[in-house]
Amino acid sequence: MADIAKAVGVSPMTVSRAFRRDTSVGEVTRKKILQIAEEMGYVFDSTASNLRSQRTGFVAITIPSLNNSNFADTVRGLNEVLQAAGLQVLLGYTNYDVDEEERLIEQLLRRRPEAMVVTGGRHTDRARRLLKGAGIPVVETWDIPKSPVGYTVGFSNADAMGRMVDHLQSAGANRLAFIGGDDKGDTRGADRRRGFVAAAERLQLEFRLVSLGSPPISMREGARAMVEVLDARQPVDAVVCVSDLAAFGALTECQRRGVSVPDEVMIAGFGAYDIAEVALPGLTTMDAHSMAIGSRTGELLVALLRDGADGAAAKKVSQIEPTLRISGSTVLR
Amino acid sequence: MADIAKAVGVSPMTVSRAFRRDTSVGEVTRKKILQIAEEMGYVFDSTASNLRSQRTGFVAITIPSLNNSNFADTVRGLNEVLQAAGLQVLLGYTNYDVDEEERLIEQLLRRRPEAMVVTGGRHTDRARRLLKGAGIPVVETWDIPKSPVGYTVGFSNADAMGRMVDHLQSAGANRLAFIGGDDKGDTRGADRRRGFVAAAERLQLEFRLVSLGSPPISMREGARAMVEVLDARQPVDAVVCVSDLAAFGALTECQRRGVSVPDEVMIAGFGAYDIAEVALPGLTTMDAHSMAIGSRTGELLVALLRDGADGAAAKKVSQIEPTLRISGSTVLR
DNA sequence: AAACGGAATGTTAGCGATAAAGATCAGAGA
DNA sequence: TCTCTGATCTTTATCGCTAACATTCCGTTT
Repeated sequence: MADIAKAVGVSPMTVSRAFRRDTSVGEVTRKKILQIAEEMGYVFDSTASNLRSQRTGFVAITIPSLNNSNFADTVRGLNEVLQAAGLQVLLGYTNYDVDEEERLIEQLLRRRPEAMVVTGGRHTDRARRLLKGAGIPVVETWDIPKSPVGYTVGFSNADAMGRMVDHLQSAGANRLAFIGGDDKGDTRGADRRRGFVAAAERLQLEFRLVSLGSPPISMREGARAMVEVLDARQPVDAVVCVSDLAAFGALTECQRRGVSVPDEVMIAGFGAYDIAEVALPGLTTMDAHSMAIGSRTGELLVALLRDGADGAAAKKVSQIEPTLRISGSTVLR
Repeated sequence: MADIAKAVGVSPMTVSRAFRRDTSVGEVTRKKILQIAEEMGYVFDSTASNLRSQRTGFVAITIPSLNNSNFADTVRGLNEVLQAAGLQVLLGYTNYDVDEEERLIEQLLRRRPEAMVVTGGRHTDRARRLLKGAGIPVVETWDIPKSPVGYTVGFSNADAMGRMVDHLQSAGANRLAFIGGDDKGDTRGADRRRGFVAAAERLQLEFRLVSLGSPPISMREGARAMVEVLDARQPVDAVVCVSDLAAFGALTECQRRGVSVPDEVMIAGFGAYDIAEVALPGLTTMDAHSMAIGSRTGELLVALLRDGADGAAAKKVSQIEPTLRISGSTVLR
């Protein structure tokens, strides 16, 4: 900047101002500065700016997996809003592990993000302490935690799954199976299972649970779990899967065996992945509005960072109700 | 740090050293410093460290879309390697647009990343200039550009598609169709189409091209394009799609109409998405080893950043040959 | 006992930007 | 003519850490 200042004949401060939007620099001066800077091949150095201004323009987010298109959609929604507001997303990837999440949160906070987004409402004690002590807005997504750290953008996985069970019962299913991963790290999967069990007991339905290993669960594992369900002595009317990927795997296994869906067994998924719509029959699923979770979070953060915590946007809990998408896989012809 | 130094009774420099691996601090002193720091709720400030040490630990990457699981896999592979080496990925999302890429590259370079990864080999002139002038390792992925900016980790999309056409011919297909997006921003898609045309002409096969709008192309668009193919007067023996998503959409359309795959028409995709394996029949596809592209890039960068450009790892072009995965959709029973 | 060497710690001076406050100046109004 | 005002630009002093060099300390060697 000093070199440019010398070349243009102004002070470094003016050059600094020319590179920002909000500050007062004469139009002519600004143009000249930017032009000479470009000629000199100068690239603005954010690291220094970050330090002095105590603003980084970072928003950190931890998600369980990039592999899962639901979370990828959330990141996409978030990124779109934040990128437009000039903020840069810092992505961390916990692999469905709260200890890894803690490590990641610490690493990310060192970068001095202006806000922090985490997936889910379960964290280690130290992670909670770090988040609370950071003095920045914290948003928990994909969940409605009982004692939130800061803001919340999400929905109750248990309730959503309960609504799915209601639907299946009214569609005529009385004997159910739930296919899900083990719930070591995946709180959302565990919550869905919990919601399933609660609803099945409430409606006095027969049910069983099948576990298919640690998340992220794939189509292949869904197919494998379906083998177990179909081979079991007691038949089931409907299978509820923790995600559409598993559900599609289960559907494939039925087709392979000539088991008709939905006539012999209904299948429901979760997450409204593309595949739910395109499968034959279409998969009944719960659309969690993954991308909306991201963009809503982004909008909340942009408002918070602009107006501070007392702005109109400072609603602590923002619920995004999932939409039940009924399709061929649970509707008798 | 000054506060901690005072509390422990050492100089700030010693505290600084205690927070880094490679430096010499007495074991006892280090433990005490870290413990007191934790008690005081201190979180290391990378922004200052970055400025002074001129090292950020950032590696920036631009990808067309997070929506596409192939690129998401590349990011995942890259992130896994880099995260283990203590580096943080900065993700930017170009939306298949080279102008947006240029803007993004400039923004990202301001953060002073230690290396830059871009997708594809086509960039605006200014983007090339920025990349070359940054003085950091640059890796172009998912392509083998004719005049690379720096390092390359990828494959020839045209050649890979050529091999697919070879396979289809030997499987008995003589009249082909190619389903792809328009090639405004998606160079990879355009290269695949080019490879398709070249191979079809080389083998003297009849062929036609169907375009289904701007990328990213989805299952739905693949289905729509298949309508066009099936409704056309001239029948085709095989349809090659620019990606498995489009291919699966095409397959679904066939099933909807009762057109048998592969007996009446063969379908091939690209990218080895999960769905290719799980579809019925399985989709023949080209596995580009998306994740390996990411992890190979990561390993290259870790080696470069550790040993400098003259290390053994400094191979300029790293080719990752795609694997043809033949499945039921192109094999007559 | 003096000289030496290596590990542990301390001192000084920035990294490259910007917040905050002050200076300059042209044009408006008295 | 003189004061005043707002836009434009300058000066000064950091932001929080660490490179580079200096120093201390203690066990070894001669």
